[in-house]
Amino acid sequence: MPESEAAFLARYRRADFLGQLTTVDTAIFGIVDGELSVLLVQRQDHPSKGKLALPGGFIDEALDDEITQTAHRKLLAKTGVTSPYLEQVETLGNATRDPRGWSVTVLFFALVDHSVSLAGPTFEEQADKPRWVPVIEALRTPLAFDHSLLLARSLTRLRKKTRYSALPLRLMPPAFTLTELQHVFEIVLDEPLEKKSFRRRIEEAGLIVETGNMKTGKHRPAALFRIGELRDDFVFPRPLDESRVGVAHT
Amino acid sequence: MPESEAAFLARYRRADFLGQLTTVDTAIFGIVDGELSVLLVQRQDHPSKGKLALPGGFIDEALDDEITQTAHRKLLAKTGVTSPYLEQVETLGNATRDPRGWSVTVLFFALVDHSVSLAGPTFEEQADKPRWVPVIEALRTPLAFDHSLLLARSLTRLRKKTRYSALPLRLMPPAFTLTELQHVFEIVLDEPLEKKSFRRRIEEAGLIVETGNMKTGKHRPAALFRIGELRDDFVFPRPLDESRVGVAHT
DNA sequence: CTAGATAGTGGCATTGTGCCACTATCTAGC
DNA sequence: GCTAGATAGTGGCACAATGCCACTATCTAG
Repeated sequence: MPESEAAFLARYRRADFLGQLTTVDTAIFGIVDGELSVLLVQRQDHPSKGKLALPGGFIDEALDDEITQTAHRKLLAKTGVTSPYLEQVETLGNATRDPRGWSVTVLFFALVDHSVSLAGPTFEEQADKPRWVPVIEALRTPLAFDHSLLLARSLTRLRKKTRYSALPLRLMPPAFTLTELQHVFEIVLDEPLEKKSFRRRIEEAGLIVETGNMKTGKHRPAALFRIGELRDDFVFPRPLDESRVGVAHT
Repeated sequence: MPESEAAFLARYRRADFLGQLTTVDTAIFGIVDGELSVLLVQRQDHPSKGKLALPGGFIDEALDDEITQTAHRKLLAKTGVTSPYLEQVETLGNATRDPRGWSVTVLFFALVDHSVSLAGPTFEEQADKPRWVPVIEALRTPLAFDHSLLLARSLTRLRKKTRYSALPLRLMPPAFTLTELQHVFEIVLDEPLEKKSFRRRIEEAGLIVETGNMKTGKHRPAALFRIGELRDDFVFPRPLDESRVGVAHT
């Protein structure tokens, strides 16, 4: 008589089966002083002790019901941000990325409004105090493990989606002008955009709402907007033109 | 004096750290008798014994250098296809998806030319003989674990990419007509496409090459094409129109 | 030779972005 | 008050790729 599933599970001893080391790492992006920046921590322990790394860590089965929760938990601990935009990028697993052996990491990226991050009450107590590093700089710094690759992949994803979605909205503070929003898109893409096209596109999409207030300063006041109803799966009907810089196409 | 990384690794005992059960599952799509179908296996062991499942399994650290290799290995064993199109979809991890405990699965999908699959020499010997199941049917069948969800996610990804890329080309046999190719796109999207627009789009993209041969039959002969140089990151300049069927947009 | 069927094309409409000049409205400084 | 300078915001046409649909082309069957 074949064994039932219940009987199978009763005699199943999990410790008999060694799984891979599985971590969650997150590239947290924000705009700091007009630069696209990423939050990095300095590793306090071996391996890669002392090197800068993307914040991350092991799944805690007691705390995390779901893998995205691991990312949220780590992110809250580092930044104090409770509900950022969080997106899974990809999973890398191989024999060489961690000297301790075959390991798997699930990579996420997060977009936060930098101005409200780092506000977590427990933040100052942390040993591996996170710092914002401009991505240009982070990309040429050798990071811990394969985190340089993870960062590059996250950035690629962010840039690609910025061409056809409104993702960078998640980097904005509660109120902003269209010019400021355009600047953020330009910072992310690292390329200038055309004003009229940009404004038309954003406004016709109905993603943002006028607050009624104006931002005043030395020049003509600008209308302030806030984010309206944002669907994660919103896409523009057409992507922004590829800039053909350095792209061969026979 | 602080410990060196070498010393740390020397005393590091991997078995002291239990990782999550990490599996790789693949939704293998092909066109069978004019229907989009997925290759499923019947589970031979607990848990979910007897249920249909996506082919997959544990990473074998001795065989797999890299996680994609696990997917390739499993796929080869089931179909005999050595170099299919294989794409990572996402990673799901939670406490409930496997009754044995917290588990993680890395989901891939593959596209194969059905006509050359199932040709593997070792295929007939396998106990969990794979079968092609039309996706419509597979979607309403309760699959093992959370594989119904995995299948749905894979299908969503395939359909979305079909709107702006030429992915379904990977489902085609070595030679095919434009009409046949259009049919495959229509089967994937489950919606009719306009002939002229489709042909113009495909031909101007330069993705396929005329073989010089014609497919003859009862009617006017049709030019036969083969796949040319296919870049995985090719995208059309604009996506196909969303069909607004059932889509509310205020 | 014709009907029927599928292959393949011509050509205009539609839509959203690119482009760029132009107008609008503020402050600072005289 | 007036003007220069700067940034905000718009008008309007060009352009490119897809949507649409009618039309032509070429085969087989009988």
